[in-house]
Amino acid sequence: MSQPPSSPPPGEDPAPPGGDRAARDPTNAEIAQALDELADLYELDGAVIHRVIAYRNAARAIREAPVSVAALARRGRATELAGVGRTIQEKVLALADEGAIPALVRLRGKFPAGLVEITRLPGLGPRRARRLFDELGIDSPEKLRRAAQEHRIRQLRGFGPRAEEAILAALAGRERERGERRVVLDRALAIAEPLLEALRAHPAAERVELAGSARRMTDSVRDLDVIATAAEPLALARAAAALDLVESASSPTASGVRLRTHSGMPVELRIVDPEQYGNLLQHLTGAKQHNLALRELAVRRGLHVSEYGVLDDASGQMHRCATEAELYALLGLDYIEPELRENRGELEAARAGTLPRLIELADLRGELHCHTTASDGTASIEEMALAARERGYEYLAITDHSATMGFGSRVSPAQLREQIARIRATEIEGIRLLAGSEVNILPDGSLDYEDALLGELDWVIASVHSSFRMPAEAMTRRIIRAIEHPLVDAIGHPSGRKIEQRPPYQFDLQRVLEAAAATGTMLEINSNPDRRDLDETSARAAAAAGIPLVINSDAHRPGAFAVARFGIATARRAWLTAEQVANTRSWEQVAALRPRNR
DNA sequence: GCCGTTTTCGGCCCGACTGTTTTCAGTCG
Repeated sequence: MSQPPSSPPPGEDPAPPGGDRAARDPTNAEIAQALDELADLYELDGAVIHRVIAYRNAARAIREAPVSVAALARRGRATELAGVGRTIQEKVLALADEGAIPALVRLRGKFPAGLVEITRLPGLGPRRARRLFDELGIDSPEKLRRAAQEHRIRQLRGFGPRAEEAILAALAGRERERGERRVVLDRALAIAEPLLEALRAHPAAERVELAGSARRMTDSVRDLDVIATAAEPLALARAAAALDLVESASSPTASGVRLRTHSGMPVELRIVDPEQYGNLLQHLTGAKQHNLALRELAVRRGLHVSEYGVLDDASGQMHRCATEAELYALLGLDYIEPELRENRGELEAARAGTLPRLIELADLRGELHCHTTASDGTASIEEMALAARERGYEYLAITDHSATMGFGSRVSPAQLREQIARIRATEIEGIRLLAGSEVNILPDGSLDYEDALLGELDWVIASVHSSFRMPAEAMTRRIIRAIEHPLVDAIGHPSGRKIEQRPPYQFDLQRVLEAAAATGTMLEINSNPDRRDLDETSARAAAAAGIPLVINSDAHRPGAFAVARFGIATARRAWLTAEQVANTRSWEQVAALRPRNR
């Protein structure tokens, strides 16, 4: 998961120039990084594993928190985060006030940095790394390589020739993997969906479904999990291995096969008895943290959950579940949608019966962000309107770029007046066209058109398209100034992130949310699969602050309205209901929500 | 170190695999 927008990546200058905050608090990302490092070092130090896990859980909770955890800790309220207790709150305060956590300083002195790197190698964990350090003085990958080549490792009890081979292979693999990236979800689904279709078409196949992180609709994925039931399992596994899009495969068995597609995507196909389908589907859908918490919850009820079933201590009976709903019900939980399975409170809500009714694609009634040939789109107003109507939308805002956009994309004030006239003159039955603009937010926070011209538009979305690398304080003020402009209806792709490409701009999300909540300015969830911006944690915080969200495609061609599924996925991962998203309403209702009408 | 539908103390997921071992610890997903 990417860093929250309020947390600049380490290594970049985070100090606000002339900042009005005397001492800069550590960002959530910095705190989380320190706690993760502490967990690694405690693990090497031989601490009880549950203590290590506690630090990692706290690091995750802090990384995902929508507000400044340092500020929270100063008020003694960081312990309200699940997984943060008094001890870790004190460590957060030490980091904020003294600039360092004493235990971290001490452990850094005890274990060289290269040792942690060694624990990350596949096949080597903290216990084995520690023995290599204690008994052979190995504290870097380079020393490890030499020791393996000189056959010194096999002298250690518990290590043998195979261990040396594995270490050398792991060191080589580590260099290869540096270029290996996660695949953005739309590309992953473009591989998965034809694969699922091909498997479903096979005569031996009964049910075939996507599991794993792709089913949860995460921003990006590393691999694909597919689960199936089949009349003839071995036949289906063999057929899978023989598909055109498969480059290589393990030897197929009745329980499945591991594949690699020509695009390099690893795919695991698992074939299971129909009676256990729910168990395996749940198990493979994850996330890991969700499954872990689910099993802990089950143990408190005397139940043990595995991919094979639910074992009841009292009766000794193994319950098999054909569906996930049965499995959750057995544990006293409402069914949990895959997008929510991240251990972000969904288990507690499922137990209390308070899970939200998540927004669906069909709830969207209009689209409020698209481009035409007037700026950098590829289609006319009419072509975009027809495509939007085809999707069942009742209204469409045409929002081309503004005057300072790059060559070929800019729309001068005069051109915008012409464009408004064209939009007003275009009548297409069944869909209402709105004259809009995606106006640049200039570095000082002012907008790209005069207010008089903006006032002629039905819908104004303001976005940052330049000077991404401003210091956080300046960027925060820039965005807030745009939010406070009475003619700005929404902020487009508010964090500026590109998934697997670039981090968000540095800005203070909390202050931006406060400003939007105060003015009624809406925030966009941009559905472009490379953006999905706001991200799920920020969008959840925005909705909690009472800010209306808009889910937009930012389509530059008619076919691109289909990316709405990714914006919906992010909204669902943000726990959003249809009510919290403005464009699930009629245009009249959206118009009434605009800041200018408040 | 955290936490509470048996608990403020005593727990804290589950199973498969691997290499090295004659019964299992460590790692992984």
